[in-house]
Amino acid sequence: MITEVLAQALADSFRDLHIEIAATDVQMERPAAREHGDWSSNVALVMSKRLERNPRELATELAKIVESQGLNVIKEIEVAGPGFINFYLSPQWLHDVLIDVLTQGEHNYARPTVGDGASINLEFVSANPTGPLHAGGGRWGAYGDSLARIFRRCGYRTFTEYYVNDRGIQTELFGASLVARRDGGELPEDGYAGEYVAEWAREMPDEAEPVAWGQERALKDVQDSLASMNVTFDHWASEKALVESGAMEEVVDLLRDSGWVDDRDGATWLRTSEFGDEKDRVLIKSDGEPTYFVPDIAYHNQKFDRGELVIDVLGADHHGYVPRMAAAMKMLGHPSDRYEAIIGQNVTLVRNGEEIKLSKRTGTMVEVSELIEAVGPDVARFAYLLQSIDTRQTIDIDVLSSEANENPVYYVQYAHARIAAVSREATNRGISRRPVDAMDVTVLQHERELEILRCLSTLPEIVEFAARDRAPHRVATWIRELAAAFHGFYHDCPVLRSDVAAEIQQARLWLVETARIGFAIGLDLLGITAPEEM
RNA sequence: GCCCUCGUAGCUCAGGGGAUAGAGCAGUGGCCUCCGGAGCCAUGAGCGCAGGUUCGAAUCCUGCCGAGGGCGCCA
Repeated sequence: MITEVLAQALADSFRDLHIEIAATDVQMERPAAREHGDWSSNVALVMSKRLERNPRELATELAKIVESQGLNVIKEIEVAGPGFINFYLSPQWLHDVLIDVLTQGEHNYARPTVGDGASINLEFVSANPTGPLHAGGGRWGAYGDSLARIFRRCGYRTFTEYYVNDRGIQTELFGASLVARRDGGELPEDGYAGEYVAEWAREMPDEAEPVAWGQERALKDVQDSLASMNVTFDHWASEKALVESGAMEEVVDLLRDSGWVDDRDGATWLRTSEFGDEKDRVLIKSDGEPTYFVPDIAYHNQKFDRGELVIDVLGADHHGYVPRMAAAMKMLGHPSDRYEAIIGQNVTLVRNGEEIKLSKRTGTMVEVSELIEAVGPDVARFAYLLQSIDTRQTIDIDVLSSEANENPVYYVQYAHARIAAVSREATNRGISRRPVDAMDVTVLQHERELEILRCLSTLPEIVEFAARDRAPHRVATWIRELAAAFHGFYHDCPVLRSDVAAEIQQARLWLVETARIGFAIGLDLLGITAPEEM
């Protein structure tokens, strides 16, 4: 990596000043403005205080020494602003990027090793099987699935799960609601009122056991919806199976052994407040029934068998639940850095310019399946993934549908389709790529050509940061930049036109191939298709 | 009242303590003589407010204002 070369050069020049500094402590950054060079270091600013030196003077001295080292990638060094050292490089470093991308290929380029085989258990969506998945739930699906792809690319062994709450009060209420709709009876208090309940009730066979049938019907619906947006799971964990296995009793015993369980007021409590929770939580109610918290603890405890790091993706409406679960995990002996909850902000659904409040009473909702039907999985996923999980998202199904053609995902996919079109046209014209080592990369000097390589050079760190920050939207943002770079290139730099010199044509064909690799990697991480034509 | 997240261009959003804060959409004006115009180029406008830390703050800290969410022996 070029940054390592430059950082080392700076570290070496410190040595000339009899100051020891590790190359890894020298920060290299891309200047925001192109006029400030290809790479820049703030090391003089950072060190000036410790050395009690004027930062500009220090920078000037360092620059002079680096210059005398005579690295041939460096075209020019300048000291700018308060003491930045700016490097202007020959395009050679970008030519190296091209070779890197081609030799490593789609499979190996931008495959950071930070995961190093560590395992992650990632749970997301886990909506109750009491109805179709609403469009808000789609956000967790897109996010979790993409995050899993990013983790895997970074070398984490990743296991994804959906926790199915297929027992308990909610499923019973749902079953009762189905019966009420079928028989024309009154809906139970807090029952499910959505239109789908009546629809499904008509489907329900007379001999079916309503609770089990309803729960299966809903789960099937959720699974189909997620599959239609290309979201799959390694494991659908059944709460019912968990409870029937005796896991609740086991985990309560474990907690009792840990000494954090109290019996008071006729109930059984877990002293979670001693681990940062606001208050203690009831495990077993005074009527003898366990709260929902118990199977949840048992489930989370078991997930540690399927991953060293257990991550939950939760909606903001569940964030208050995190401290108690974190407390329980600590009590069960799982170190606090092994359990992580990612809190995503909720989705606001809008239709006809009006916010749709999810309501059990009125039963209004926008279903994921409806969204996918209207705009397709790629538009939906890109819309979900373009935005940071920390910000509230508004999904306006009308806007998404009507503006589908201007959707940013097409901008990206169109670039990929153009690449495929170049290949097809090359075949038509009888033009083929000669071996990489027969190519003269140095003919790539056009700013549009270099911009593609500059963009590709950032992909490895983009992937790594996306994993570290649990932020798939970084990949989405990046791939738009690559698309912009490619469209610009495509506009200004003909590849197959007859007036293009043979060696330039060869180099551009290979450049197009690197862009294809970039799109393939990025789109795969987002779980979006890479079309050959549109 | 306490806790969590967020407040950036007319709208939807990016922005790992760095220099002149960027995209898309919407607006305006340009660009099809051979690879796909779902494209390219140009153009206007912005960090909620007030302090603090720092050589340097949209970014970190505090307070205020605003938005959403959470504070059950519900799930």
